[in-house]
Amino acid sequence: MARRIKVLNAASSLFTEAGFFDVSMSMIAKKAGVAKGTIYLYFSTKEEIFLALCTDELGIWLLHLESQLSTVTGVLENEQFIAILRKSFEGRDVMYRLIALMHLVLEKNVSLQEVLDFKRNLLELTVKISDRVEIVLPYLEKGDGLALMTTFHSLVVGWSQMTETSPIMEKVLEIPEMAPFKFDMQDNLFRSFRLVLDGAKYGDQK
Amino acid sequence: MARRIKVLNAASSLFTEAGFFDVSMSMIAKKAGVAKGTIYLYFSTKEEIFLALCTDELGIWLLHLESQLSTVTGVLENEQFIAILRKSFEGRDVMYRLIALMHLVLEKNVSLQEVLDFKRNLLELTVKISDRVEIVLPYLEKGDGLALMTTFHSLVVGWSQMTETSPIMEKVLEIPEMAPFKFDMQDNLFRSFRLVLDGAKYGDQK
Amino acid sequence: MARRIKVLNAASSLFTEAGFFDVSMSMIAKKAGVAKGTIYLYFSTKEEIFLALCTDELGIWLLHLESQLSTVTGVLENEQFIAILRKSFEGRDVMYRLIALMHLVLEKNVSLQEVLDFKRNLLELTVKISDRVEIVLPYLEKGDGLALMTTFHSLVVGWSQMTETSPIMEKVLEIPEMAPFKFDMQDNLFRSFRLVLDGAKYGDQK
Amino acid sequence: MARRIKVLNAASSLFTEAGFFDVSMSMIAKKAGVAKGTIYLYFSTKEEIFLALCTDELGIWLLHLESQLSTVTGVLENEQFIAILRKSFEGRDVMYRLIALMHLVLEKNVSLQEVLDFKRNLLELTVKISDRVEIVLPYLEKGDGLALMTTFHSLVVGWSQMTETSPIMEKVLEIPEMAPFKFDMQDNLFRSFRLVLDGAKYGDQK
DNA sequence: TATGAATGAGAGTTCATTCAT
DNA sequence: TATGAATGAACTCTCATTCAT
Repeated sequence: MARRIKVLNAASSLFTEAGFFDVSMSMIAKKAGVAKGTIYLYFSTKEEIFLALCTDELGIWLLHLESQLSTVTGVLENEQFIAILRKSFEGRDVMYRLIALMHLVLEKNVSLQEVLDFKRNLLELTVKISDRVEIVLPYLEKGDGLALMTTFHSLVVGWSQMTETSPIMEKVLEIPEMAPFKFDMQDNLFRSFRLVLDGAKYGDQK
Repeated sequence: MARRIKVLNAASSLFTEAGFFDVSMSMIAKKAGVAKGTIYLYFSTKEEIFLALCTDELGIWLLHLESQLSTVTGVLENEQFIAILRKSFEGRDVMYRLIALMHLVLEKNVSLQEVLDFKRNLLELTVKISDRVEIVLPYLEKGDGLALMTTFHSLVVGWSQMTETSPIMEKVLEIPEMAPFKFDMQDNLFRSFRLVLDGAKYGDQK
Repeated sequence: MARRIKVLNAASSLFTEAGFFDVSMSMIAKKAGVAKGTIYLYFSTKEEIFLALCTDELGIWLLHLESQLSTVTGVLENEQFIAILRKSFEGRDVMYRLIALMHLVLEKNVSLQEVLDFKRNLLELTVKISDRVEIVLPYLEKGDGLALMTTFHSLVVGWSQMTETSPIMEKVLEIPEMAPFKFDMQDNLFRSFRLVLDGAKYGDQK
Repeated sequence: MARRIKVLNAASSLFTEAGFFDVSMSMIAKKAGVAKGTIYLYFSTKEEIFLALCTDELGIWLLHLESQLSTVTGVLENEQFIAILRKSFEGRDVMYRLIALMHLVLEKNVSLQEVLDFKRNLLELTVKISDRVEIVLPYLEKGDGLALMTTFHSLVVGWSQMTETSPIMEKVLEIPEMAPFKFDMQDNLFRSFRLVLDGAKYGDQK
């Protein structure tokens, strides 16, 4: 397997398990089975590895979602739309974790060019999806699609952070008293999506 | 001014400007105008400082919100409820930034006891608010209040991350092409709140 | 109890348990039940506390030994002399530990005057004893008494170091293979004393 | 020269001059002409450096001594044995200083495994020597060789501590009154050895 | 006399990144 | 292309000592 891929795979599993700041280049190199210096042939900083992973994961997800929406003829009920969304999220645990960290990483030790490339790519994909969304959800007006997708994005960020677990949090959540903090990512995320969609459809907001 | 307060104030402005991981104890000491060792008389880790700030900021906000809701007689329209929320958020920029980092910090270098105390405090305040919310928004069923508050929390986390700025991001956002990423925290947050509320009120979800 | 004594007692037990470098002024203050600053009213450095303890412990021991030797009429067999020595060492565990550390401490952060006072005191006591020793051990020539006492001193230093235990060493010594390193302080010390005395008495050294 | 050797040489001269506790990793790095981080590529703690030095110095000495004893045919007078010992000690000033500190260092911040390896190595060498000693000194009974070597060891520890000098001690010893404390390491050490040997040979101890 | 909050230099250690091989 | 030894700045945290009260 190409070394670049090895590095990305190693980084992916480490970031997912241990976050961004607690993963060192040494760990990535070791897990990838390459030398530390080798990583720098493909990526110039740790942040760049992270962004590459985000680009991959988000790209794959958005492409998948778009392809699903593209097969739709006619319009969708909110329920149906959510079902498609839910399907597209299946098995995307890595993406959740990366998104939870993404905004923090984007602000440190990245060049303007890198951020720009990353954002441009993301924007392009999102716009495409948003256009499809505006078609299948007819109650949306022009431009509402992008706002909706962005709101969804913020919900993913929010819920993925709130449901991130660590050894210490797992212990805390075992205490009966803390049960109200035991959130299930998927349940909450899609319930929120649904509320937002219903709000957009039936709400009296101008 | 008491040293402890000086330290908290310094930490507050530094965390707000530069995040958690890029702020060092030395920086806090310098900004607070105290010796590095002095900080350790009051807080045993950087995380402890952060949690103390969160406890303060969230406490003040939730108490304020509750006191506002307590004056309500009868029930509220969603619009009115949002107005109260919006008011309670005014001038709470520090809280936004802290919340955006909170879940990441909670997972590193904190003792179970610290997390527990923090969460217990937060839970207590949240439950009180949720009860009031269920009263003033009559379409909510028993238990929906807490779920709603948690959804709001995840929106705050998500939007505060997405709108966090840094020198590099500010430059990126100056580029016309990037305009769609220029989110205003307040606008988006309250629009999302409103959608969720309207979804809860009018939605056909069971 | 006078504060000075409280401090010395606390320091004595801490140094005995944990050595010199791992004991902090805070620990001494806490154990003594006084404020940190109070210690500095009586001793100007940590080393001074240590030296005061050494002076006390060595003084008491040497005085006791001398008083025992003073009661002797006539001369002693080596066996008898050792018996008196052994008796004088009983219950002097604190002295062992302090002696093991003494020479290291004497070289750091002590003023010339302090060392001088300490040594002068020690010399005076040792000379007195040595004189008695030369009387009760008739095979000693003039001056051999002091040389003998000094040799004894070096044996006490050596054996007390070699038999000092710590949590890690205790674990090591539990391993059967390490049995040859399981020295008993008293046994070895007095066997060495005896060899030296017999060597001095019967040896063919000029 | 290999970095590891550079570090060991630097550490050796610093420990010899200034003891263990007053030598910092920064000092070692500076003296060795390498970066601080480089040291950690070869040694994971300061204690590990120290133990590596001890292992080297003691190993070389004991091997040398053993090789000398191995050339002996027949038995030795105490005088002859001491002469061989004296020769083996020549130029081993570093070893003296390290031994003086060894037991203190062995008790802090070392893993069980490290201590074990160190002791095992030392034991093996000592046992070999002890066997030879029992051959060349015919008045020794089975097992006395090891006891003798251990007594020698304690004398080395004791005398090396008592003759350790520091700037302050050198000043003290210049004062005429302090002349009785002006010990010469070699003189005293070998006189003590001789007394012990003579005691073992001629003594009436059972 | 007694306090203990405050100090600040310096400790050991880590790790992203470089570069000679 | 691949390596990994080397770097050194930066980190968190400690503690003997001071001094205003």
